[in-house]
Amino acid sequence: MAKIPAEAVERLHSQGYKLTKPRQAILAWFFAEQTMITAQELYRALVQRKAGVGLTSVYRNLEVLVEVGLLRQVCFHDGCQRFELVQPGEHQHHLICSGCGRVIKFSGCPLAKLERDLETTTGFTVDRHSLQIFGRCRQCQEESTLGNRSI
Amino acid sequence: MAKIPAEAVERLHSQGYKLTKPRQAILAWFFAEQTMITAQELYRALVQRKAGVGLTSVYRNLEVLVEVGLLRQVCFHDGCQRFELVQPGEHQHHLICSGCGRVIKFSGCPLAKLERDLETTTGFTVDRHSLQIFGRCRQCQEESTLGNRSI
DNA sequence: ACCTAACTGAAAGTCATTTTCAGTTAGGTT
DNA sequence: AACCTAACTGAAAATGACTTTCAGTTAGGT
Repeated sequence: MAKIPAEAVERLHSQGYKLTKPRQAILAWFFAEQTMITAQELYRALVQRKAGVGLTSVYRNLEVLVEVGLLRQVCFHDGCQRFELVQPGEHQHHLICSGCGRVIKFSGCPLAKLERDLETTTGFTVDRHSLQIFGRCRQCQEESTLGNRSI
Repeated sequence: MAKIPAEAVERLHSQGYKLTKPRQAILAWFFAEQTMITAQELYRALVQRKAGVGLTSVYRNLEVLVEVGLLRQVCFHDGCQRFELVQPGEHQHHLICSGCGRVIKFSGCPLAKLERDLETTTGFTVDRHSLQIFGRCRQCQEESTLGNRSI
């Protein structure tokens, strides 16, 4: 099984969580793949790798890993909840193709000023935001010209 | 039953949809309440109003109304799909309190430039985005100081 | 009044997610 | 190294949002 960065293990221990086999398998998957995945897809991927992890544990541990801040949950337009590694210090969003589902990450989020303004006008304390941009990648633009099916 | 604006009816007819009783009840709810709601909540609200609308029809018609552009579907951080009226010509986002669920709408979305940049750098055609900002309203900030429960 | 494609509700089905529960284990303590 | 126990596990059952099916019903054009 792949190595888990010491800071990640420390993060778990410091909040009273153990580094169990399922937890290890799940983290290993994210560190190896560096991409987004749903709970169901992750479960299937782990079964294929013979990681011996139950579906229940996948759900429970994704929740724990979000809680300790190692993962982030992103809600897609289709209602799917996907999970991804939180890259330390990095602030990223996604450009998603509604034709093929391809995801392009980008940084350079222009929302900081807006959030400051909202805090002063509304009295809220802002602590996070969710932004996804939807469109069609070049390939899917061509396909739809040819009259093909899409999501 | 409340009156439905003629443009809304026209919008349905022009796309081959009829103004049925369930459709009318659902639109009436949105025009009266001017707020967001989930499919389940809307069903319960309509039952309470004795609108005589089945759950199946609620789901089917929310889908139709989104398709013709009268409603918009917003995915919340908790995974809930909520629906709201599309205000003609208006571009709005939401500031959501994770303590009490209160929603504040705001306009003044600073994403147009970002989207243009993304189009040139990635070759995507951008056609919509989803943005929600989460925080705590003044009231819930006070409550959590007092050690109360929250979402 | 008639016609018919669009539509309806009830019931059954699907599928992601959560809960329950009887054991198991990580990892600190003696 | 054996021990302790709260954290954890997987299987099975339960939940709950949403979809499909189907036998009728209706809006609205002719």
